[in-house]
Amino acid sequence: MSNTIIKQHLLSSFPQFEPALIDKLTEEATLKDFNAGDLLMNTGQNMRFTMLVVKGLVKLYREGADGGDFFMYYIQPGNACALSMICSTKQETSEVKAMAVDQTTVLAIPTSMMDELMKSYKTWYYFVLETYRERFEELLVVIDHISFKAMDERLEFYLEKQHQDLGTRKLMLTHAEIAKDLNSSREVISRLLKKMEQQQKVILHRSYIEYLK
Amino acid sequence: MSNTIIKQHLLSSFPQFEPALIDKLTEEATLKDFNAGDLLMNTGQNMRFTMLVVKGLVKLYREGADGGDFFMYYIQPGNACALSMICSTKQETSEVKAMAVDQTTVLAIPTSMMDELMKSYKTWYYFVLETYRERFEELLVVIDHISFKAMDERLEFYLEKQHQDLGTRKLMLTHAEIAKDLNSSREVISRLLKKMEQQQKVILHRSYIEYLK
DNA sequence: AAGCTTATGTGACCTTAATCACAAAGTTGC
DNA sequence: GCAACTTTGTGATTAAGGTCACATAAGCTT
Repeated sequence: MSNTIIKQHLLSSFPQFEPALIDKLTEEATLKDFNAGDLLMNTGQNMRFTMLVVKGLVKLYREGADGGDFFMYYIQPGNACALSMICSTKQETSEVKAMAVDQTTVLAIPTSMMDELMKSYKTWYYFVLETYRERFEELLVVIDHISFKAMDERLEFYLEKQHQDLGTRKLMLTHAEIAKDLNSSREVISRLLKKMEQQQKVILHRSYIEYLK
Repeated sequence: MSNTIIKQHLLSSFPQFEPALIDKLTEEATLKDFNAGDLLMNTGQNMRFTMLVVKGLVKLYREGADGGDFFMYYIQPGNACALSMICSTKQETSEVKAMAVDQTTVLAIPTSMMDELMKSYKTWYYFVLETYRERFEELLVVIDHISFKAMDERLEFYLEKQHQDLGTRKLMLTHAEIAKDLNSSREVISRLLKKMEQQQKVILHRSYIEYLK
């Protein structure tokens, strides 16, 4: 039955959770599946669940008022969307977009449980604080890059991060996609990639990039 | 004696705190005073205290690796530095700079108390979460601006924010200071301000700007 | 293989903003 | 009032990156 599966997910993705918390969450969480490209969360949407990612990969974007959107970070299995916890506590809406990259499974925990979980389970409390801290730091790094770095450096950092987060040197990205993530334009990215290829940092193929470091 | 003063500060700046929490903090907190220009926190520094601002104004900067620094937001009385809470829980160092704008008074609460406060005092718990949430949102807005807006719009937003946060239309800022905060250059800011003056949005004086909206 | 679609390469041009080089005011100290 | 300093104004130049207009090229489809 479904509970066994949930418990299994919790044990493997969140091994730091105390047994009582695992049991509690097993009871309260519901499984949700998303296909690649599905939105877990969208601009202006009210959060009623805190999402724990147990399988797949989620990409987080900041929505620009003018339509463009800006890639911030990935959420891996074993992590939660900080925003789904932050916003939920105040029933506020967020201005971010969370999109599944691969087929993704999350555990949805009703917002209404947050207080009780925080109070009763030390490992949950640490998890929430740590999630905030990490995401906060991540945003600070994003700010660094946009305000202090030129596009060539940002592109290199972006590819390095893709490599780290996806665990492969074969990055399945088109130039247009990268441009979108970095809020730049396709031509600029193409030219910079060519330069990187000349410096033997990448090998360019159609629809993917071999990242050499 | 000092405790009476601390309690007074807590009551007036943090009226939402429950009485037991006020008493607890009155015992544990120590007063610290800073003069305009003093650093409350600096890059790479280990946080041993959570700082609650009770008087004055604190300016938070992100430090660029290359030396420049970038204004993020103000911390008003009644608020805490989210980073001093986040970093402290993990004993990590931060890469931000907090500078007193005016003469500023803060209550310093030892990091070691955080867990107990979170567990025992509901109003503290809400305060911490709300602080995180607000700062997170603030960073998202910062990201928006740097990545989606041109300098003229960012300047207008900056002046509006100064007006809001400082509660006056007479903004005591030189063009060079503004340029530094926005990570731009003095000449660019001067030219943009001139344009704004022509549009009757500001009146320029020496060493200050009259903000007309 | 012909034709379509998607991805990439590239030159020309334009805009924004950074930088340099001064000039001109306004302020302060003496 | 006269230096010395701070702040602001302004033109000229440059560089980064965005935009436009195509040309190729690589995969699919049939």
